[in-house]
Amino acid sequence: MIRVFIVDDHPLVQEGLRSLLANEKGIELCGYAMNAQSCLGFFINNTADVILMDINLPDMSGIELCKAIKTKYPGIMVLGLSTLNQGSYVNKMMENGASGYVIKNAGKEELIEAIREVHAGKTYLSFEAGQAMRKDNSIIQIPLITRREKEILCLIAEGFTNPEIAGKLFISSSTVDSHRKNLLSKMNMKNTASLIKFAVENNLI
Amino acid sequence: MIRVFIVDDHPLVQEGLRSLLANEKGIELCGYAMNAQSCLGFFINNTADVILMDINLPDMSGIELCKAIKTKYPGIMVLGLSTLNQGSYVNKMMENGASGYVIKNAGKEELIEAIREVHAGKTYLSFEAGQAMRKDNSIIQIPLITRREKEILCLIAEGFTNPEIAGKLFISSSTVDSHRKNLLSKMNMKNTASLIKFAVENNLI
DNA sequence: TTAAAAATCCCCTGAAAAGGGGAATTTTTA
DNA sequence: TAAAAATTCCCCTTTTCAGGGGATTTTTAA
Repeated sequence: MIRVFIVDDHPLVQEGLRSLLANEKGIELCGYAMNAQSCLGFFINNTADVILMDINLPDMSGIELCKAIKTKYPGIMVLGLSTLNQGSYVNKMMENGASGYVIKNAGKEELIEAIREVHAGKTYLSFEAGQAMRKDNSIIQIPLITRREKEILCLIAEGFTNPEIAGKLFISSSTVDSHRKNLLSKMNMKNTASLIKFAVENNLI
Repeated sequence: MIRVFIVDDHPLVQEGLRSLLANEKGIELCGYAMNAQSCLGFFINNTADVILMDINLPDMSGIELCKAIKTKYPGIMVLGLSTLNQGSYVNKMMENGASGYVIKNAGKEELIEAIREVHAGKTYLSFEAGQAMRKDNSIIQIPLITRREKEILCLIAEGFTNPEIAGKLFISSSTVDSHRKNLLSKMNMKNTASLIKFAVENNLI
Protein backbone atom coordinates (compact mmCIF):
# COMPACT_ATOMS: atom_id res chain seq x y z
CA MET A 1 0.00 0.00 0.00
CA ILE A 2 1.54 3.26 -1.13
CA ARG A 3 0.75 6.11 1.23
CA VAL A 4 0.25 9.32 -0.71
CA PHE A 5 0.27 12.85 0.70
CA ILE A 6 -1.01 15.81 -1.33
CA VAL A 7 0.24 19.40 -1.05
CA ASP A 8 -1.66 21.84 -3.20
CA ASP A 9 -3.27 25.13 -2.35
CA HIS A 10 -5.93 24.98 -5.05
CA PRO A 11 -9.16 23.42 -3.70
CA LEU A 12 -10.28 22.21 -7.12
CA VAL A 13 -7.00 20.41 -7.74
CA GLN A 14 -7.16 18.86 -4.29
CA GLU A 15 -10.68 17.64 -4.98
CA GLY A 16 -9.74 16.30 -8.38
CA LEU A 17 -6.67 14.43 -7.13
CA ARG A 18 -8.51 12.97 -4.18
CA SER A 19 -11.30 11.64 -6.35
CA LEU A 20 -8.81 10.26 -8.86
CA LEU A 21 -6.99 8.32 -6.16
CA ALA A 22 -10.02 7.41 -4.07
CA ASN A 23 -10.77 3.93 -5.35
CA GLU A 24 -7.34 2.93 -6.51
CA LYS A 25 -6.01 -0.35 -5.16
CA GLY A 26 -2.62 -0.21 -3.53
CA ILE A 27 -2.82 3.53 -3.04
CA GLU A 28 -3.95 5.20 0.11
CA LEU A 29 -4.34 8.91 0.72
CA CYS A 30 -2.73 9.53 4.10
CA GLY A 31 -3.19 13.28 4.30
CA TYR A 32 -3.10 16.57 2.57
CA ALA A 33 -2.05 20.16 3.10
CA MET A 34 -2.79 23.51 1.56
CA ASN A 35 0.61 25.02 2.26
CA ALA A 36 4.22 24.18 3.01
CA GLN A 37 4.03 24.82 6.74
CA SER A 38 1.22 22.40 7.44
CA CYS A 39 2.94 19.89 5.21
CA LEU A 40 6.12 20.11 7.26
CA GLY A 41 4.00 19.97 10.39
CA PHE A 42 2.38 16.73 9.28
CA PHE A 43 5.68 14.99 8.77
CA ILE A 44 6.86 15.67 12.31
CA ASN A 45 4.61 12.94 13.65
CA ASN A 46 3.59 11.13 10.48
CA THR A 47 5.03 9.84 7.28
CA ALA A 48 4.15 8.89 3.73
CA ASP A 49 5.69 7.15 0.76
CA VAL A 50 5.00 9.65 -1.97
CA ILE A 51 4.19 13.35 -1.85
CA LEU A 52 2.29 14.96 -4.70
CA MET A 53 3.60 18.47 -4.49
CA ASP A 54 2.42 21.58 -6.28
CA ILE A 55 5.14 23.86 -7.54
CA ASN A 56 3.40 26.97 -6.28
CA LEU A 57 2.45 27.23 -2.68
CA PRO A 58 1.40 30.33 -0.81
CA ASP A 59 4.15 30.36 1.78
CA MET A 60 7.11 28.66 0.12
CA SER A 61 7.92 27.49 -3.38
CA GLY A 62 7.60 23.80 -4.16
CA ILE A 63 11.31 23.83 -4.87
CA GLU A 64 12.18 24.92 -1.35
CA LEU A 65 9.68 22.56 0.23
CA CYS A 66 11.05 19.71 -1.84
CA LYS A 67 14.56 20.51 -0.66
CA ALA A 68 13.44 20.68 2.96
CA ILE A 69 11.58 17.38 2.78
CA LYS A 70 14.34 15.50 1.00
CA THR A 71 16.91 16.80 3.47
CA LYS A 72 14.94 15.65 6.50
CA TYR A 73 13.31 12.57 5.03
CA PRO A 74 15.29 11.24 2.07
CA GLY A 75 13.12 8.14 1.90
CA ILE A 76 10.00 10.06 0.92
CA MET A 77 9.60 10.40 -2.82
CA VAL A 78 8.43 13.71 -4.20
CA LEU A 79 6.36 13.89 -7.34
CA GLY A 80 6.00 17.42 -8.66
CA LEU A 81 2.74 18.77 -9.99
CA SER A 82 2.79 21.57 -12.48
CA THR A 83 0.75 23.26 -15.08
CA LEU A 84 2.28 23.49 -18.54
CA ASN A 85 5.06 25.92 -19.39
CA GLN A 86 7.01 25.45 -16.21
CA GLY A 87 10.15 23.95 -17.67
CA SER A 88 12.64 25.89 -15.58
CA TYR A 89 10.80 24.90 -12.45
CA VAL A 90 10.78 21.28 -13.49
CA ASN A 91 14.56 21.39 -13.72
CA LYS A 92 14.97 23.13 -10.39
CA MET A 93 12.66 20.74 -8.64
CA MET A 94 14.52 17.72 -9.99
CA GLU A 95 17.80 19.26 -8.89
CA ASN A 96 16.38 19.55 -5.42
CA GLY A 97 15.47 15.93 -5.08
CA ALA A 98 12.14 15.40 -6.81
CA SER A 99 11.74 11.99 -8.37
CA GLY A 100 9.44 13.06 -11.10
CA TYR A 101 6.91 15.33 -12.56
CA VAL A 102 3.32 15.15 -13.68
CA ILE A 103 1.25 17.71 -15.49
CA LYS A 104 -1.81 18.68 -13.48
CA ASN A 105 -4.31 17.82 -16.15
CA ALA A 106 -2.81 14.41 -16.70
CA GLY A 107 -5.18 11.48 -16.87
CA LYS A 108 -5.83 9.02 -14.07
CA GLU A 109 -3.66 6.31 -15.61
CA GLU A 110 -0.67 8.56 -15.95
CA LEU A 111 -0.94 9.78 -12.41
CA ILE A 112 -1.19 6.28 -10.97
CA GLU A 113 1.70 5.08 -13.09
CA ALA A 114 3.82 8.02 -11.98
CA ILE A 115 3.10 7.31 -8.32
CA ARG A 116 4.05 3.65 -8.70
CA GLU A 117 7.21 4.49 -10.62
CA VAL A 118 8.59 6.99 -8.17
CA HIS A 119 7.63 4.76 -5.26
CA ALA A 120 9.76 2.07 -6.88
CA GLY A 121 12.66 4.49 -6.87
CA LYS A 122 12.44 5.31 -10.54
CA THR A 123 12.10 8.66 -12.22
CA TYR A 124 8.89 9.66 -13.90
CA LEU A 125 8.52 12.56 -16.27
CA SER A 126 5.24 12.98 -18.03
CA PHE A 127 5.52 13.50 -21.74
CA GLU A 128 4.58 17.11 -21.49
CA ALA A 129 7.02 17.64 -18.65
CA GLY A 130 9.73 16.02 -20.74
CA GLN A 131 8.86 18.40 -23.52
CA ALA A 132 8.94 21.34 -21.19
CA MET A 133 12.39 20.40 -19.99
CA ARG A 134 13.95 20.66 -23.41
CA LYS A 135 15.67 23.97 -23.70
CA ASP A 136 15.44 24.31 -27.44
CA ASN A 137 11.74 24.01 -28.03
CA SER A 138 8.85 26.31 -28.56
CA ILE A 139 7.21 25.82 -25.19
CA ILE A 140 7.18 29.03 -23.24
CA GLN A 141 9.63 28.86 -20.40
CA ILE A 142 8.67 30.64 -17.24
CA PRO A 143 11.87 32.26 -16.02
CA LEU A 144 12.81 31.69 -12.41
CA ILE A 145 12.37 34.70 -10.20
CA THR A 146 14.26 35.37 -7.02
CA ARG A 147 12.73 35.71 -3.60
CA ARG A 148 13.13 39.46 -3.63
CA GLU A 149 11.68 39.77 -7.09
CA LYS A 150 8.67 37.75 -6.05
CA GLU A 151 8.21 39.95 -3.01
CA ILE A 152 8.27 43.05 -5.16
CA LEU A 153 6.06 41.50 -7.81
CA CYS A 154 3.43 40.79 -5.18
CA LEU A 155 3.51 44.34 -3.91
CA ILE A 156 3.25 45.73 -7.43
CA ALA A 157 0.23 43.49 -8.00
CA GLU A 158 -1.35 44.82 -4.84
CA GLY A 159 -1.23 48.27 -6.34
CA PHE A 160 1.72 49.84 -4.58
CA THR A 161 4.00 52.27 -6.40
CA ASN A 162 7.78 52.11 -6.36
CA PRO A 163 8.17 54.66 -3.54
CA GLU A 164 5.54 52.84 -1.47
CA ILE A 165 7.25 49.50 -1.95
CA ALA A 166 10.59 51.09 -1.12
CA GLY A 167 9.11 52.31 2.15
CA LYS A 168 7.76 48.90 3.04
CA LEU A 169 10.98 47.05 2.33
CA PHE A 170 13.31 49.73 3.68
CA ILE A 171 15.20 50.01 0.41
CA SER A 172 15.59 52.76 -2.12
CA SER A 173 13.02 53.50 -4.75
CA SER A 174 15.76 53.02 -7.35
CA THR A 175 16.26 49.49 -6.18
CA VAL A 176 12.60 48.71 -6.51
CA ASP A 177 12.79 50.16 -9.99
CA SER A 178 15.73 47.91 -10.84
CA HIS A 179 13.85 44.84 -9.73
CA ARG A 180 10.83 45.94 -11.68
CA LYS A 181 12.91 46.36 -14.82
CA ASN A 182 14.50 42.97 -14.26
CA LEU A 183 11.10 41.38 -13.95
CA LEU A 184 9.90 42.98 -17.17
CA SER A 185 12.98 41.94 -19.06
CA LYS A 186 13.28 38.38 -17.76
CA MET A 187 9.59 37.73 -18.27
CA ASN A 188 9.77 39.44 -21.61
CA MET A 189 6.82 41.67 -20.92
CA LYS A 190 5.99 45.08 -22.30
CA ASN A 191 4.62 46.73 -19.19
CA THR A 192 3.17 46.21 -15.74
CA ALA A 193 -0.22 45.17 -17.02
CA SER A 194 1.03 42.23 -19.07
CA LEU A 195 3.50 41.32 -16.36
CA ILE A 196 0.80 41.04 -13.72
CA LYS A 197 -1.47 39.08 -16.03
CA PHE A 198 1.32 36.64 -16.76
CA ALA A 199 2.23 36.38 -13.08
CA VAL A 200 -1.31 35.70 -11.91
CA GLU A 201 -2.03 33.23 -14.69
CA ASN A 202 1.10 31.26 -13.89
CA ASN A 203 0.59 31.38 -10.14
CA LEU A 204 3.75 33.32 -9.56
CA ILE A 205 1.97 35.47 -7.01
CA MET B 1 -31.79 9.87 -16.51
CA ILE B 2 -30.79 13.52 -16.37
CA ARG B 3 -28.60 14.52 -19.30
CA VAL B 4 -26.01 17.07 -18.19
CA PHE B 5 -23.93 19.29 -20.43
CA ILE B 6 -20.90 21.17 -19.11
CA VAL B 7 -19.62 24.52 -20.40
CA ASP B 8 -16.41 25.65 -18.77
CA ASP B 9 -13.17 26.83 -20.27
CA HIS B 10 -11.01 25.67 -17.38
CA PRO B 11 -9.62 22.16 -18.02
CA LEU B 12 -9.20 21.41 -14.33
CA VAL B 13 -12.79 22.35 -13.56
CA GLN B 14 -13.98 20.24 -16.49
CA GLU B 15 -11.99 17.29 -15.19
CA GLY B 16 -13.24 17.78 -11.65
CA LEU B 17 -16.88 18.04 -12.65
CA ARG B 18 -16.69 15.05 -14.95
CA SER B 19 -15.17 12.85 -12.27
CA LEU B 20 -17.73 14.06 -9.73
CA LEU B 21 -20.59 13.11 -12.01
CA ALA B 22 -19.01 10.02 -13.51
CA ASN B 23 -20.52 7.31 -11.33
CA GLU B 24 -23.67 9.04 -10.31
CA LYS B 25 -26.88 7.13 -10.87
CA GLY B 26 -29.55 8.96 -12.82
CA ILE B 27 -27.09 11.46 -14.21
CA GLU B 28 -25.46 11.17 -17.57
CA LEU B 29 -22.88 13.49 -19.05
CA CYS B 30 -24.01 14.13 -22.59
CA GLY B 31 -21.32 16.53 -23.70
CA TYR B 32 -19.15 19.45 -22.84
CA ALA B 33 -17.76 22.60 -24.37
CA MET B 34 -14.92 24.98 -23.66
CA ASN B 35 -16.65 28.06 -25.03
CA ALA B 36 -20.02 29.53 -25.87
CA GLN B 37 -19.81 28.95 -29.62
CA SER B 38 -19.24 25.22 -29.43
CA CYS B 39 -21.94 25.02 -26.79
CA LEU B 40 -24.45 26.68 -29.11
CA GLY B 41 -23.19 24.44 -31.90
CA PHE B 42 -23.88 21.33 -29.87
CA PHE B 43 -27.47 22.28 -29.24
CA ILE B 44 -28.28 22.62 -32.94
CA ASN B 45 -28.36 18.85 -33.33
CA ASN B 46 -28.45 17.67 -29.73
CA THR B 47 -30.07 18.44 -26.46
CA ALA B 48 -29.68 18.08 -22.73
CA ASP B 49 -31.69 18.53 -19.57
CA VAL B 50 -29.35 20.62 -17.49
CA ILE B 51 -26.40 22.79 -18.47
CA LEU B 52 -23.67 23.48 -15.94
CA MET B 53 -22.49 26.84 -17.14
CA ASP B 54 -19.46 28.81 -16.10
CA ILE B 55 -20.00 32.51 -15.69
CA ASN B 56 -16.83 33.39 -17.57
CA LEU B 57 -16.24 32.06 -21.01
CA PRO B 58 -13.63 33.21 -23.48
CA ASP B 59 -15.96 34.32 -26.24
CA MET B 60 -19.15 35.35 -24.47
CA SER B 61 -20.19 35.88 -20.89
CA GLY B 62 -22.21 33.18 -19.19
CA ILE B 63 -24.97 35.73 -18.83
CA GLU B 64 -25.27 36.20 -22.58
CA LEU B 65 -25.00 32.49 -23.28
CA CYS B 66 -27.66 31.79 -20.70
CA LYS B 67 -29.97 34.28 -22.36
CA ALA B 68 -29.33 32.79 -25.79
CA ILE B 69 -29.94 29.24 -24.63
CA LYS B 70 -33.10 30.04 -22.70
CA THR B 71 -34.49 32.01 -25.64
CA LYS B 72 -33.99 29.16 -28.09
CA TYR B 73 -34.53 26.22 -25.76
CA PRO B 74 -36.63 27.25 -22.75
CA GLY B 75 -36.89 23.63 -21.62
CA ILE B 76 -33.20 23.33 -20.85
CA MET B 77 -32.32 24.29 -17.30
CA VAL B 78 -29.22 26.32 -16.69
CA LEU B 79 -27.23 25.92 -13.50
CA GLY B 80 -24.60 28.62 -13.09
CA LEU B 81 -21.12 27.89 -11.85
CA SER B 82 -19.17 30.59 -10.14
CA THR B 83 -16.33 31.23 -7.83
CA LEU B 84 -17.06 33.25 -4.71
CA ASN B 85 -17.58 37.00 -4.79
CA GLN B 86 -19.67 37.07 -7.91
CA GLY B 87 -22.89 38.32 -6.43
CA SER B 88 -23.76 40.78 -9.18
CA TYR B 89 -23.25 38.10 -11.77
CA VAL B 90 -25.43 35.69 -9.85
CA ASN B 91 -28.24 38.22 -10.01
CA LYS B 92 -27.76 38.93 -13.70
CA MET B 93 -27.64 35.27 -14.56
CA MET B 94 -30.85 34.57 -12.69
CA GLU B 95 -32.51 37.51 -14.43
CA ASN B 96 -31.54 35.93 -17.72
CA GLY B 97 -33.15 32.62 -17.03
CA ALA B 98 -30.76 30.57 -14.94
CA SER B 99 -32.47 28.19 -12.54
CA GLY B 100 -29.77 28.22 -9.97
CA TYR B 101 -26.26 28.65 -8.88
CA VAL B 102 -23.51 26.53 -7.44
CA ILE B 103 -20.12 27.55 -6.15
CA LYS B 104 -17.35 25.81 -8.04
CA ASN B 105 -15.75 24.28 -5.00
CA ALA B 106 -19.01 22.88 -3.76
CA GLY B 107 -19.01 19.28 -2.66
CA LYS B 108 -20.31 16.35 -4.67
CA GLU B 109 -23.54 16.13 -2.71
CA GLU B 110 -24.39 19.75 -3.22
CA LEU B 111 -23.74 19.59 -6.92
CA ILE B 112 -25.88 16.50 -7.40
CA GLU B 113 -28.66 17.99 -5.33
CA ALA B 114 -28.54 21.19 -7.33
CA ILE B 115 -28.77 19.31 -10.62
CA ARG B 116 -31.79 17.32 -9.42
CA GLU B 117 -33.51 20.41 -8.06
CA VAL B 118 -33.21 22.52 -11.19
CA HIS B 119 -34.14 19.53 -13.34
CA ALA B 120 -37.34 19.30 -11.30
CA GLY B 121 -38.03 22.90 -12.18
CA LYS B 122 -37.02 24.28 -8.82
CA THR B 123 -34.51 26.97 -8.02
CA TYR B 124 -31.24 26.10 -6.36
CA LEU B 125 -28.91 28.60 -4.77
CA SER B 126 -25.95 27.29 -2.88
CA PHE B 127 -25.52 28.78 0.55
CA GLU B 128 -22.51 30.77 -0.51
CA ALA B 129 -24.32 32.00 -3.61
CA GLY B 130 -27.22 33.03 -1.43
CA GLN B 131 -24.79 34.91 0.76
CA ALA B 132 -23.21 36.56 -2.25
CA MET B 133 -26.56 37.76 -3.46
CA ARG B 134 -27.25 39.74 -0.34
CA LYS B 135 -26.46 43.31 -1.02
CA ASP B 136 -25.74 44.34 2.54
CA ASN B 137 -23.00 41.93 3.49
CA SER B 138 -19.27 41.93 3.63
CA ILE B 139 -18.67 39.76 0.60
CA ILE B 140 -16.85 41.66 -2.08
CA GLN B 141 -19.13 42.39 -4.99
CA ILE B 142 -17.57 42.24 -8.40
CA PRO B 143 -19.07 45.13 -10.33
CA LEU B 144 -20.52 44.34 -13.73
CA ILE B 145 -18.46 45.58 -16.62
CA THR B 146 -19.79 46.36 -20.06
CA ARG B 147 -18.78 44.60 -23.27
CA ARG B 148 -16.61 47.50 -24.33
CA GLU B 149 -14.95 47.74 -20.96
CA LYS B 150 -14.13 44.06 -21.03
CA GLU B 151 -12.68 44.44 -24.50
CA ILE B 152 -10.46 47.27 -23.34
CA LEU B 153 -9.55 45.48 -20.13
CA CYS B 154 -8.32 42.51 -22.14
CA LEU B 155 -6.19 44.69 -24.38
CA ILE B 156 -4.70 46.47 -21.38
CA ALA B 157 -3.86 43.10 -19.87
CA GLU B 158 -2.14 42.10 -23.10
CA GLY B 159 0.18 45.02 -22.64
CA PHE B 160 -1.19 47.56 -25.09
CA THR B 161 -1.12 51.27 -24.31
CA ASN B 162 -4.04 53.63 -24.73
CA PRO B 163 -2.97 54.84 -28.19
CA GLU B 164 -2.41 51.26 -29.33
CA ILE B 165 -5.83 50.17 -28.12
CA ALA B 166 -7.37 53.23 -29.73
CA GLY B 167 -5.81 52.19 -33.04
CA LYS B 168 -7.13 48.66 -32.76
CA LEU B 169 -10.68 49.66 -31.92
CA PHE B 170 -10.80 52.67 -34.23
CA ILE B 171 -11.68 55.03 -31.43
CA SER B 172 -9.91 57.96 -29.84
CA SER B 173 -7.23 57.54 -27.22
CA SER B 174 -9.33 59.74 -24.95
CA THR B 175 -12.14 57.26 -25.12
CA VAL B 176 -9.87 54.42 -24.16
CA ASP B 177 -8.68 56.55 -21.28
CA SER B 178 -12.26 57.17 -20.17
CA HIS B 179 -13.02 53.47 -20.14
CA ARG B 180 -9.83 52.82 -18.27
CA LYS B 181 -10.74 55.37 -15.63
CA ASN B 182 -14.21 53.88 -15.35
CA LEU B 183 -12.73 50.44 -14.82
CA LEU B 184 -10.44 51.70 -12.08
CA SER B 185 -13.23 53.53 -10.32
CA LYS B 186 -15.92 50.86 -10.57
CA MET B 187 -13.53 48.12 -9.50
CA ASN B 188 -12.18 50.39 -6.82
CA MET B 189 -8.58 49.83 -7.78
CA LYS B 190 -5.57 52.06 -7.34
CA ASN B 191 -3.80 51.44 -10.61
CA THR B 192 -3.44 49.14 -13.59
CA ALA B 193 -1.44 46.54 -11.70
CA SER B 194 -4.08 45.90 -9.06
CA LEU B 195 -6.83 46.12 -11.66
CA ILE B 196 -5.28 43.39 -13.79
CA LYS B 197 -4.60 41.19 -10.79
CA PHE B 198 -8.22 41.51 -9.70
CA ALA B 199 -9.45 40.88 -13.23
CA VAL B 200 -7.39 37.76 -13.77
CA GLU B 201 -8.15 36.34 -10.34
CA ASN B 202 -11.86 36.78 -10.89
CA ASN B 203 -11.79 35.47 -14.43
CA LEU B 204 -12.97 38.74 -15.89
CA ILE B 205 -10.54 38.35 -18.74
C1' DT C 1 -41.20 56.26 -26.59
C1' DT C 2 -38.56 58.09 -23.28
C1' DA C 3 -35.42 57.70 -19.58
C1' DA C 4 -31.22 55.29 -18.33
C1' DA C 5 -27.01 53.34 -19.54
C1' DA C 6 -23.16 52.98 -22.46
C1' DA C 7 -19.90 54.80 -25.51
C1' DT C 8 -17.73 58.51 -27.43
C1' DC C 9 -14.56 62.71 -27.11
C1' DC C 10 -11.79 66.67 -25.06
C1' DC C 11 -9.26 69.77 -21.62
C1' DC C 12 -5.67 70.16 -17.87
C1' DT C 13 -1.81 68.79 -14.43
C1' DG C 14 1.22 65.94 -11.90
C1' DA C 15 2.80 61.32 -10.84
C1' DA C 16 4.49 57.02 -12.21
C1' DA C 17 6.53 53.88 -15.26
C1' DA C 18 9.63 52.49 -19.10
C1' DG C 19 13.99 52.52 -21.41
C1' DG C 20 18.74 53.49 -21.53
C1' DG C 21 22.87 53.41 -19.25
C1' DG C 22 26.31 51.97 -15.25
C1' DA C 23 28.20 50.17 -10.81
C1' DA C 24 29.01 48.55 -5.94
C1' DT C 25 28.00 45.18 -2.37
C1' DT C 26 26.29 41.09 -0.42
C1' DT C 27 24.91 36.32 -0.66
C1' DT C 28 24.97 31.68 -2.74
C1' DT C 29 26.79 27.98 -4.70
C1' DA C 30 30.00 25.05 -7.00
C1' DT D 1 37.79 30.17 -1.79
C1' DA D 2 36.45 31.99 -6.21
C1' DA D 3 32.94 32.53 -9.46
C1' DA D 4 28.16 33.38 -10.08
C1' DA D 5 24.02 35.26 -8.72
C1' DA D 6 21.33 38.40 -6.20
C1' DT D 7 20.61 42.74 -4.18
C1' DT D 8 21.51 47.26 -3.78
C1' DC D 9 21.92 52.15 -5.66
C1' DC D 10 22.16 56.16 -9.03
C1' DC D 11 21.99 59.03 -13.47
C1' DC D 12 19.19 60.56 -17.60
C1' DT D 13 14.91 61.14 -20.91
C1' DT D 14 10.45 60.11 -22.78
C1' DT D 15 6.15 57.93 -22.58
C1' DT D 16 2.23 56.49 -20.24
C1' DC D 17 -0.98 56.67 -16.56
C1' DA D 18 -3.99 58.79 -12.96
C1' DG D 19 -6.99 62.34 -11.26
C1' DG D 20 -9.82 66.19 -11.88
C1' DG D 21 -13.00 68.25 -14.61
C1' DG D 22 -16.98 68.30 -18.50
C1' DA D 23 -19.90 67.08 -22.64
C1' DT D 24 -22.14 64.77 -26.65
C1' DT D 25 -24.06 60.92 -29.13
C1' DT D 26 -25.62 56.26 -29.46
C1' DT D 27 -27.64 52.18 -27.59
C1' DT D 28 -30.45 49.63 -24.46
C1' DA D 29 -34.25 48.55 -21.70
C1' DA D 30 -38.55 49.59 -19.11
